[in-house]
Amino acid sequence: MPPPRNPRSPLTREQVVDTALKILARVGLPDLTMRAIGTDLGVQQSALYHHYANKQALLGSVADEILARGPRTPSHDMAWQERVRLHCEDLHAAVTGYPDGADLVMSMWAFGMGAQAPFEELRSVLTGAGLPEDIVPTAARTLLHFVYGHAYDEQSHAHATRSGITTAQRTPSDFGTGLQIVVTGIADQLRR
Amino acid sequence: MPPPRNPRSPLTREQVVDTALKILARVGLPDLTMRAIGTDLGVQQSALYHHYANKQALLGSVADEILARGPRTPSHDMAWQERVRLHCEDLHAAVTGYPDGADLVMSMWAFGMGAQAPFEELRSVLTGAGLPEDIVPTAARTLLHFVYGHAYDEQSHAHATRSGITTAQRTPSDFGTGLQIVVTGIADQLRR
DNA sequence: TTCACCTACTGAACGGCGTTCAGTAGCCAC
DNA sequence: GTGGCTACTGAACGCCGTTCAGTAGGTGAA
Repeated sequence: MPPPRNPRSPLTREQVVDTALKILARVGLPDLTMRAIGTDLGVQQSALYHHYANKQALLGSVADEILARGPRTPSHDMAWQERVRLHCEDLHAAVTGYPDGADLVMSMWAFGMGAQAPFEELRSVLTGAGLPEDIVPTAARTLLHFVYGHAYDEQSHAHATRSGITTAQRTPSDFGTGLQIVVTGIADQLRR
Repeated sequence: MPPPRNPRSPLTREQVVDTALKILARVGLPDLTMRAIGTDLGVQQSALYHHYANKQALLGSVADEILARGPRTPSHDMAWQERVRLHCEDLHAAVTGYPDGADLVMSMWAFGMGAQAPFEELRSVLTGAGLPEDIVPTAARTLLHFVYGHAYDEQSHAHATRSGITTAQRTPSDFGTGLQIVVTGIADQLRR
């Protein structure tokens, strides 16, 4: 159904990203195609290439938007461990809020096409905690690998059960325990 | 170039996986297509579907083979921390030994279509270390998320620089530091 | 008023992908 | 011999991201 798009005003990047997010929420990443986005916007797929160089660039913006819409718990006046934990929980909530969100955000971050914000924030918190500068980036990345890996696992598991593949059961509050392990490991680096 | 395949003896799964690994090493995951595998074997692509239900199942076997061919350092008579470290270093070496190896192995593991061995091994080591049973799977997964995430990052970074995208520089021995963080965090769980 | 120009978009194609399927060649058991 | 099974062929199907010549509509200078 081509929606009531006003042809007098041109398409914007915001509209494209908005629509892409809606489709992602509805059908998941494999079916988030350029044709689907175009159709939903009442536009030819080729029109999208006037706003984005390619699909990867578009997905980079989508990843950024997923992160921007995530919850942002204020974390002033807290121990750094608590601030890190809150950041990671927010991030986890943000990427699991959309189907295949972890896959999308992780790959865009790794490829350097967006989703840089969580890394910068964690870096800042860890630096403020007094962690030696040479291991701050490593610690931040380790946290992100855990958060993304865990979320990716969860969402793949959901996919797999949906398509009939049975895998091991997961304990529900697994995330907090794993996060605790990584945070403790970082704290130990602080004590030497 | 259709190679000297003997048509008198039928294709085996081993030959298919072998060829897939060779192609993966040469051109990477995006160009590891069913057509490429068939051509390299001197066979139609459709013939592969007599040995594997679909591409995903084939890639599951490829992931298993990548892990099986990885180095297997013996780890008797060692502290559990050292055994874990060795296991993770071997795993890291195995998946970074092929282009996009981390991507492939991680997704096959998450989807439950192969690559289960490293999890089982880590689970066994951690159980032997006396870690409470209810956090053993979580700890093992956290280790794997770190190893795969780190390797995936490295390899994506290689891709990105190859295609002209500039991202931040990485310190070389980053892996050991991150691994130390996670292992320390697990050790702390043991002390409570 | 005319006309050139630019932006945003159309519509059709291109090559490549995973997958399916009817047909067939070779072999083995009876 | 002949029926049936296994392994494979060859051709298609539908879908994907991407490209590109063409065009409608607005704007600004002459």
